[in-house]
Amino acid sequence: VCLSQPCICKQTSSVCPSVQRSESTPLGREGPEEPRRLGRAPEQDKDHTRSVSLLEQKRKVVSSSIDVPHARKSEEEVDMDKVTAAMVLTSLSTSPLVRSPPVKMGEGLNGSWKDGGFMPSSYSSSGYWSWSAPSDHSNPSTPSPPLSADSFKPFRAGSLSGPPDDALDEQDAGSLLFDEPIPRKRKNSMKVMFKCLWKNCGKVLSTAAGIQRHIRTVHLGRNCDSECSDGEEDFYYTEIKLNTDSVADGLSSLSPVSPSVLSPPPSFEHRKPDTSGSTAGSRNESSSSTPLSRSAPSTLYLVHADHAYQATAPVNIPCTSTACSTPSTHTAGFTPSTSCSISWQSPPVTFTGTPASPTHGRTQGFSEQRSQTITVLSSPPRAAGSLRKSRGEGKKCRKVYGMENRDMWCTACRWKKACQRFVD
DNA sequence: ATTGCCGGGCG
DNA sequence: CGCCCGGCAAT
Repeated sequence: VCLSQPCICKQTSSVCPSVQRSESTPLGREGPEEPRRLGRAPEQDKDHTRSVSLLEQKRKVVSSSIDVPHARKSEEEVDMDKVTAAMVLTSLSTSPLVRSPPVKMGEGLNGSWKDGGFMPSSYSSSGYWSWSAPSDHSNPSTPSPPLSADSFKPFRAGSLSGPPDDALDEQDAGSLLFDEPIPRKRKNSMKVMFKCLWKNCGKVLSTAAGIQRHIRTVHLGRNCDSECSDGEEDFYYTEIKLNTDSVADGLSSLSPVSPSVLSPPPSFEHRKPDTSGSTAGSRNESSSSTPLSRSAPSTLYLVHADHAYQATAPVNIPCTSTACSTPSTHTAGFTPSTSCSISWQSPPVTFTGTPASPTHGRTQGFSEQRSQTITVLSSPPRAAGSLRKSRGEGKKCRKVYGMENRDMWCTACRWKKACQRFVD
């Protein structure tokens, strides 16, 4: 349902580019996707044709991590000031995000992530994700699967580029922009919804206007209509996509990437489906960065540990419930439960770790610092080392990578020892 | 039939 | 030790 403010759309679109340009970062092949901001803006369709090339080009060159918050405001009253301010803020908060990963990597292992330098990209491109071969992909019970590709995409896309709208990627984006086989399928079977991020409210509405109103009245306690809002609602809801099919399809591509990228996918959990850059995006800076930054390092660890035959489990914070506790996450205190609540909808692609298993329990494996203490007593040290250890349930290297990619397994697995990468 | 991995063996 | 693998147990 498109809202009516053509003017806004226009305005934003014109503005964004400029911003992006300024912030350009060479991210070669990145962003398979558009950061689709709002679900609307059909009118753009038209000029796309002609502007496509331009955009495309721009996109490629400009990595822009900036997500310009299009003021979703529903009134034509948008103040340029506000918009500008928002953009500035956004860019400020966001940029570090994008930037940091590379840095980290650099110190850890240089060569490996070479190209792109941008984490996310490496990931996807590496195709590591193969969610295990063709065999099964989404086990409903498992937390992992569902939307891999899609959910994933939006996430990083959001941080990469800003303004383009759906219309854009509609057909070409994917294939055109990147050579990688990655995301290919998309759209279609996808439904955009708007989810309220307010603390304990998980309201999901199908229209932006609706959600805004909901937030405005229910949470912000404002009664007036959209006119008097200052757009703050935008920060409390996020756009989510529910897609029906598409599962880890793109991911399964698993092109044998050479050893360089060997570190599998440490944890990946993105709970954040949000696509909208501005909304959650900006303030998410902290939260979103978390996954990124975290993953990077963990990867490194993996590499090392791997060798040592004892890899520390990839830091995976099961979003299930714990994850939320990520310290950094709550920013101004209004951090809606982005992570958790949404997680299920947008399958937190917990590939690697998969450890996020619903069966909790494995949780403690690594996250001592969390608050888990409680549950502990019940099952402490299994009786003296007698039983065979019951057999971990999660997928281990073998299953994940398959026999054919044995070299990607953790050493322990290769030696037929207890897997250390995917510890239960 | 598969998988995870203990127990052992070999260099 | 690092590396493999027979073989058992849990799936």
